Amino acid sequence: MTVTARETLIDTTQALLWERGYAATSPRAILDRAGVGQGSMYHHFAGKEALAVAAFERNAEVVFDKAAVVLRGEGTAVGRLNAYLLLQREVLRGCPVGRMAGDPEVLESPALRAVLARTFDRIRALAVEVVARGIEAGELRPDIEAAELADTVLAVVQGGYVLARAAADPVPFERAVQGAVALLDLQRQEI
Amino acid sequence: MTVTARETLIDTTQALLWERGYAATSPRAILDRAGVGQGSMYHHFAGKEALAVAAFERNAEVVFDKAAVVLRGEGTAVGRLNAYLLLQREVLRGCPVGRMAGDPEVLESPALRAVLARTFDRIRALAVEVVARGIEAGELRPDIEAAELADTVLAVVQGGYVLARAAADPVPFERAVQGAVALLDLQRQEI
DNA sequence: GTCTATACAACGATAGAC
DNA sequence: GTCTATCGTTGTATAGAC
Repeated sequence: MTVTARETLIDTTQALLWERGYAATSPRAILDRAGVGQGSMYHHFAGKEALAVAAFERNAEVVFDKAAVVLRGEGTAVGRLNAYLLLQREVLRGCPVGRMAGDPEVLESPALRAVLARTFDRIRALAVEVVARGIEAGELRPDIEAAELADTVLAVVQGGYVLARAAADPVPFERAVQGAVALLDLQRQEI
Repeated sequence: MTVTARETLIDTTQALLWERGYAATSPRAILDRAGVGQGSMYHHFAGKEALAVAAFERNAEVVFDKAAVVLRGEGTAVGRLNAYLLLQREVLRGCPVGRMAGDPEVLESPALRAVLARTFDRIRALAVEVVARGIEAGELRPDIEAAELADTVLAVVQGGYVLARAAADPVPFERAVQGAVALLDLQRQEI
């Protein structure tokens, strides 16, 4: 076979973790969709949790990379934060990383928890850097904590997902993001 | 008995929905904690879902009422939005309403979904009213959409929960809220 | 490495005695 | 109204053939 069963299992689990979260994703569901026998899964992975960790790490890497492209990109601090806020997202599918924070079984699994916490830490670090540089450069008003503004931006995105999924409508997400863009605009000062 | 089994079941389910969400809350867990037999539950409710709807409605009412007190309260628009942002919350327990939006089984249940969507709609309506009045009164800059700013504020709170739970630390929530307060301050204009 | 067959517990729901 | 006993299904994991 061109693609190994191991890879197929991880790919399938990535999709199911995104769609359904961890607790609601059964090995049975993974195997059925992957078209792979149960033995293969337990040959390659210790169990559901180990497979989920491998898949979640890949989902997290994709999310981080997309954030990194815009947050490390060219432009002003506000321009980069806006680019992050306005990234194209499949709003109603939810954030593949953020959605895991609502799953009690994820929080109870040290391995899954670690991926979750680390991913937000890494994105936050990028955002803090953007804000701190913006303040240094005199682009942003110095009367705000870089870490606070960074977390506000991250929270708007994550909360936007929550509001949109609750409403089964992407509009609340878009409004939340547009409101944040408008607020950030006032945070700028003449250079 | 002073308290009926029906009430005990709803109380217990309220707590478990908040702690674990819907999918991860089994009838067995409810009955064990409530100290009630299985027959009582199926006598008073059609099943797990019907009991969860009754319990979720109560949790939602509590959340709405707390928001309504500050959003309908005295003070300026920014003062009321700040009061909402700074409401005392059990951050690591999560929002009893917002946490349900991450549960796939909740989104698949029309009855539970309806409670979820309606609760955010009601809180949003209060926040929009606050912002719209603030703009009318000349307290807030007129160059922002009321609905956008309202959803931004709601999203900061909901996203703050996500960040805090992911980190197992309330600090990201507090930072996100403080950043939002700082941003709102710039939205004010002299009256 | 991959498969099928099976084990055993927990799930949500029902039956029927009291 | 409340209880215990039981049902059928699904969950995760293991056994063992190929």
